Amino acid sequence: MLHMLKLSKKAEYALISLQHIASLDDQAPASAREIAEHYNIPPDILGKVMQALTRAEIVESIQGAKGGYRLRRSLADMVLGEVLEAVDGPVHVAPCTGDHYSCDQELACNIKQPISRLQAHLQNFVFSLSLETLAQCKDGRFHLKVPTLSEDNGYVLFEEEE
Amino acid sequence: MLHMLKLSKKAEYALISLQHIASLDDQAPASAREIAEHYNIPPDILGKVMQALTRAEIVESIQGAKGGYRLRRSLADMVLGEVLEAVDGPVHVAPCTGDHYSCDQELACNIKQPISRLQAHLQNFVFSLSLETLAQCKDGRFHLKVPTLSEDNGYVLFEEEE
DNA sequence: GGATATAGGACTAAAAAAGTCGCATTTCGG
DNA sequence: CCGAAATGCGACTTTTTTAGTCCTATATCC
Repeated sequence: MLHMLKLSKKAEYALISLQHIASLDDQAPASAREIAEHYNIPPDILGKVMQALTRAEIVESIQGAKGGYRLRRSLADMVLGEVLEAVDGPVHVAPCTGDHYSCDQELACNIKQPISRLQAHLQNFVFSLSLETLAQCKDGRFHLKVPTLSEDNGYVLFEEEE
Repeated sequence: MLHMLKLSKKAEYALISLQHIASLDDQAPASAREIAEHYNIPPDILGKVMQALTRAEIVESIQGAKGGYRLRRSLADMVLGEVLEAVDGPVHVAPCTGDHYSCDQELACNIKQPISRLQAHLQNFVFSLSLETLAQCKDGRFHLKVPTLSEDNGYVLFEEEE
């Protein structure tokens, strides 16, 4: 399986949990343990994932007995990118698209700029896609709109206006 | 660095090599050794990468002394997805989007369909993007066209026609 | 005060990616 | 024909990353 485009387990757990919490009409917060049991997720790991989501201000945590997690915003106001960054760190296609990079190909590299554009495109994608939109895919009749801008249905370039 | 969206070294090497070969006006094939030296890539690894590209019928190999590799098609007729698959195997967002999967969350999973759609979208992307289009990003004035279909510049859903 | 939570550091285990080695085969050129 | 230079490829090791475990501290409810 190709690792580019692959979700980490932590990312999966985060998406499952957020979806789960959103589906509760409950006022009571959902505990990591109850989510972990429901979806057969290792409880310790899920704890860490929820803590990461808390630090990223995606959920709020209530400590102590009867504690747990609540969403801080609706799924419509959460984008895939922030969830991925919260649990796995910054999103980069290649090290050279980050700030402090070093790469053996750096000097002669002939693909740096294209890679940067790819990075920008994918970053734009994950930071534009709300979890609500993503969740609506579930009934199978909806698709993510794909840009079909040229006749052959491929991606195209456009020139920047100056 | 987030691994979703991250290119493997092998994928980078493949893209560098294809770009390099395409830039030669030479009739003579380019050897793995000379590419490896030019871009500071471990020669053994590059050999494997080129062999994978050969098996995928993206390049043709010429054996023996003065041998090497030539493109079988122009960059315009090569898409990112086939290069990624050639060197890293099938592209999947999560195991459950493949044929033979097993996952501990399978029974209760609440994100399977959304993940499948995400998979389909990204797969469509990488299999629509030609290396030529990607390469044209290099002068910094061109961008990959991003679908801006709703006012807030986000991705949207559309309903399937039946 | 005890049960049940979150918070989080330190650690181990497992899996995947990256790189190395060795050898067979092909072909060019002297 | 022989040697140099190339691809082809299996087996292996190393390194890095991901995944998971363990332990302890702290907060809150009853």
